Amino acid sequence: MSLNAYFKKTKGRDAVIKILQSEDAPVDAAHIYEHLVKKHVSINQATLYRILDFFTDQGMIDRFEFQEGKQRFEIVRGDHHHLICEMCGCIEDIEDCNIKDLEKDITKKKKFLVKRHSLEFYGVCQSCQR
Amino acid sequence: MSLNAYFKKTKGRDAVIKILQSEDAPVDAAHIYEHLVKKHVSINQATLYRILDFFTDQGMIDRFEFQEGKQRFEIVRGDHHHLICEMCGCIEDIEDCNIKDLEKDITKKKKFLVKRHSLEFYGVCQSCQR
DNA sequence: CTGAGTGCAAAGGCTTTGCAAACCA
DNA sequence: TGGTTTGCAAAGCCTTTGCACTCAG
Repeated sequence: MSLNAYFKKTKGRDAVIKILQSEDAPVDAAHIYEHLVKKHVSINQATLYRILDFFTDQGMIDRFEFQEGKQRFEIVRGDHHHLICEMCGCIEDIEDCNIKDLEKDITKKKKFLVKRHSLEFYGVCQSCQR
Repeated sequence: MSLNAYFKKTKGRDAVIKILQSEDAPVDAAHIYEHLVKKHVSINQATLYRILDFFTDQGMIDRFEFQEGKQRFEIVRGDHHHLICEMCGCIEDIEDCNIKDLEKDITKKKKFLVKRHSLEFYGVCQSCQR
């Protein structure tokens, strides 16, 4: 791997990135796999995980864990957070939370160098409230 | 189980709660298990998980997942968050973050009823910075 | 051509389950 | 006693690994 993050194009990688680009919330490996099958892109499960690792290392996708015992992946977007419904399990992105100030505070007070943060709100989504 | 959260006392439950009370950051099941062995409290691994489920349901302990592929448990404390070092994996509690306002905003704007939130900061702890 | 990427099959880590035995109130 | 809790062993789920084969560049 050269320094400028050059990498080989393969049908698997192409398809996975396209799927992730079409999603607007983090999805799990099984979800991606189903989409691959629908698109008639046959790749092995192990390969899928390797592709996901690869893009995560490249900084192209983010990896999350929402207390479900599995990982979720999302194309890297700006600073944003998630709303997770405890009734139906749906997950929604939410933008523009100002946590940066908090990070600065922490670095100052705790001498902990904050690289990134993860903020999730658990509750009940609009349709489950009815 | 009656309504007032009454429950039976057993040596396993006692020991698990005591261990969690002595910790100041979330620990995983294996960590608790080791402590049980040290204390010569022999309980089965399956039982440990059942005890942890039980106390979580009772609202006495919190369950977290910090992108490690496993759960962590902590005695319920007030609103607080976590600093997770990506170098050594150490986890520290941090108090007094004012996310409540954000929650109100979300409920208003998104019609999402926020029950709780989870906020973790990933970075480098003080000793790993040296 | 040649290293990077893949498929296959198997194992791995963590957690859960079924069922019978043991236990607390 | 009677329902709760436990132990044991096995399975479950998600993910990772080793190795040989294939492919992109």
